[in-house]
Amino acid sequence: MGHNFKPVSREPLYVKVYQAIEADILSGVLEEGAFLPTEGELCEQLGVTRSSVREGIRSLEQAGLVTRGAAKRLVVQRPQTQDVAAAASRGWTLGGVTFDEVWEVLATLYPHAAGLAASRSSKAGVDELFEIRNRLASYDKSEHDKIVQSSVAYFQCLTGQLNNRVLVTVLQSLNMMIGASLRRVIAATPQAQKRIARAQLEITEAISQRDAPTAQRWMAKHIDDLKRGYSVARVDMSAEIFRSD
Amino acid sequence: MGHNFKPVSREPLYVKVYQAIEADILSGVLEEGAFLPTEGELCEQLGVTRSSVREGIRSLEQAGLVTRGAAKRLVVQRPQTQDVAAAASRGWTLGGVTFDEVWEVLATLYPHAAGLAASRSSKAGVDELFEIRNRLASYDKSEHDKIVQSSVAYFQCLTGQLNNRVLVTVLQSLNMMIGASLRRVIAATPQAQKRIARAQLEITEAISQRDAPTAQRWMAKHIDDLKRGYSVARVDMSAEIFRSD
DNA sequence: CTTTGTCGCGTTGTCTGACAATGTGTTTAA
DNA sequence: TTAAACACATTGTCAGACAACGCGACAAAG
Repeated sequence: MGHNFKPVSREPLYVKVYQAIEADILSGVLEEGAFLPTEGELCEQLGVTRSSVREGIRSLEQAGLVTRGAAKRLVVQRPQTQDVAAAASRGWTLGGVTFDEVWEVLATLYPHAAGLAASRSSKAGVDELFEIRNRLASYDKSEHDKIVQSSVAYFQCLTGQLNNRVLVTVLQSLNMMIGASLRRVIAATPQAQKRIARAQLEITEAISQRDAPTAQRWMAKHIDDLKRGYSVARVDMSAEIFRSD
Repeated sequence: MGHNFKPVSREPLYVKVYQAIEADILSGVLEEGAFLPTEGELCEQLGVTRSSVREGIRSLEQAGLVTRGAAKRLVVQRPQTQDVAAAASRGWTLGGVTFDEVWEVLATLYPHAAGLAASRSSKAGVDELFEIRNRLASYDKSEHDKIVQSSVAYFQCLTGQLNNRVLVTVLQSLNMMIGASLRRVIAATPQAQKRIARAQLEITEAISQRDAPTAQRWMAKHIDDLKRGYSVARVDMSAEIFRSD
C-alpha cells in the first residue's frame, strides 16, 4: 500500500475564518475583552476578502464568542451563563419539547438546589431571599405580573447562590421556558400567591438555619404544588412549549 | 422624570434577514425539512442584496435552524439534541467551569435517570444495556480506549431510553465534558473495569426488574465510585475543564 | 465650566457586478 | 444501457465602491 493522504479540507473560507478566530480564542491567545483586528486587518492577515471575513464573524457572534464593543469594534467574550441558558432554552423550545420533559428535570434539580443553598448561602444571600419573598407577599393578589416576576426572581436569586455555573445555567434555561406559562397558572389560581409565599418562607427559613433536608423537602413540595396549578389552569403538560420572547 | 422612549430599532439588515426567516420557521410556515428559496430569490423577496442575505444565513446555520441539504439547498431543521448539547458543553467549557460544578449536576441527575429508566425502558432497551455491559466486561483491562468508549455508550444508551429530550441533552452535554478526563481515570485505576462492569450489571438488572430505587442507589454508588477515581488519578476537580474536541 | 454644534477620520453596513467552482439534469456517444 | 459531455442554476469568493455611523478633537454658545 502506498502513502495515505488526508482528504484535503474542502470547507468554505468563511468556516475557516470562523475556525481560525475561534482557535485563538480557545487557546487563550485572544483573552476575554480583547479587541479583534478590524475587518480590513483580518482580511489582510487571513488572506481573504471582507465578504468571507464578515460571514465568519456572523457565526462567531451567534456562537457568543464575540460581540460588538466600543466603537463597534469586535470584542472577545466568553459565553455567559445567560447566553448558554438562552441558547439552550431556545433550542429546546424549537425542538418541540413538552412541559412534562422540562418539569421532570425541574422537579429533580430544584429540590437539590435548595439543599445546596442551605449549606452555601451567605447571610446576605438569605436576607435577599427573605426580601424577595416579603415583597411577593405584599402584593395584591390581582397583580399577576408582579407575582410572577417575584417568583422568578426568587428562583434566580436562589440559584445564583449555588456557586455552580452548570447548575445555574440549566435551571435558568428551564425558568425561561416555563416563565410564560407560569403567568397563566398564577392568574388562574386565586390562592397561588398565598401558597407560593408560604413555601418560600419555609424554604428560606430552612436555608437560613442550614437545614438542607427541610429546604429540599419544602422545595419539592413547592414544585409539586406549582405542577398541580398547571392542571387547574388547564395547561396541557404534554403539549409543546410555545415560544414567548 | 420625563417620558421614557423605547429605543428605535436600528438593527442591521442581516439581523432582520435572520429574524424574518427565523420567524417563519417558528410560526410553522416553514416546516422542518422544507427547502428555503435560493439566495437569489431571498434577495428579491426580502429586498436586500446577497451580502446581507448570506450574513443572515450564517447566523441561522450557527443557531442550528437551517443546514445545507441536497444540491446545497438550504433546509429547515429543528435544533437536534446533539446540537444543543454540543453548544451547551462548548459554552460551559469556554466559560471555564470546573469538574466540581459538572459533577454536582451529574451526581444528581444520573441516579434520577436510572430510576426513570427502570419504569420506562423497553425489553429491547434493557437487552441493549446488557449487551454493552457484557462487551465492556469482555475487554482486556489494558484496552483503555475501548473501556471508556463502552462506559460512555452505556450512559448514552441509558439516557436515550428516558423519552425526555431535556434530560438527554443535559446529560449528553455533561458527558462530553468529562469524556476526556474519564480516560485518564480509567487508565490510572487498574480495578476500574471490574468495578464499572459490576455497577452496570446491578443497575441493568434493577432496571430490567423495574426496581427504580435499587437502580437509583446503584447508579449513585457508581457515580460516587467514579468520582473517587478522579482523586486516585490525581485529577484536580477544582480546575477548569480543558477542551478536548 | 459644562453643554452643544461640526468636522475629520476610521470602521462598519450595504450594494453592484463579476467569475470560478460545484452540483443537477439532459443530451449525446459508446 | 451505461457512460461521457454538456448546459444550466446556484453557491462561494472576489473587487471595488459609497453611505452611515461612532468617536475624538475642537470651537461656539449657554
